[in-house]
Amino acid sequence: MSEDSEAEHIAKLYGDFYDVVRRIPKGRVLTYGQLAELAGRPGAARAAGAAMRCAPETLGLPWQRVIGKKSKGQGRVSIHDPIGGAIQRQLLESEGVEFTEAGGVPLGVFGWLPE
DNA sequence: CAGGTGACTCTTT
DNA sequence: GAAAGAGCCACCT
Repeated sequence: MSEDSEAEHIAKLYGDFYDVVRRIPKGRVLTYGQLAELAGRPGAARAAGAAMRCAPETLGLPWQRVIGKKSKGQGRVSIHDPIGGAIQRQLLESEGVEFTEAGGVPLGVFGWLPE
């Protein structure tokens, strides 16, 4: 059967993005722009967002480690859905990621810089 | 091929 | 700091 046919289709389209997300260490975060760049698609931050949005949970992807860039090396949960956003924040806090009072994440501390 | 959409990002008001 | 505009890429119809 092919109940995962759709998931396979998506994994095929955004495989490059998912491969990078898998390498994000626990307690670290990455911006969509950085994800796109590391995935070999510089400037495709929007596509990276689409990849996270369609990411099948069956892949066990740490999508919560991908956030949006706010300003001055600060990240911020960019999920439109308030429920999903709260879940992402909770997941990140569980990994040791701290949020500022303004709801931002200091990328200089929790941002992942691949060698 | 053209138009619409989006978990983006930057600049300007 | 919020809101609006513009630029960007990838996917779908």
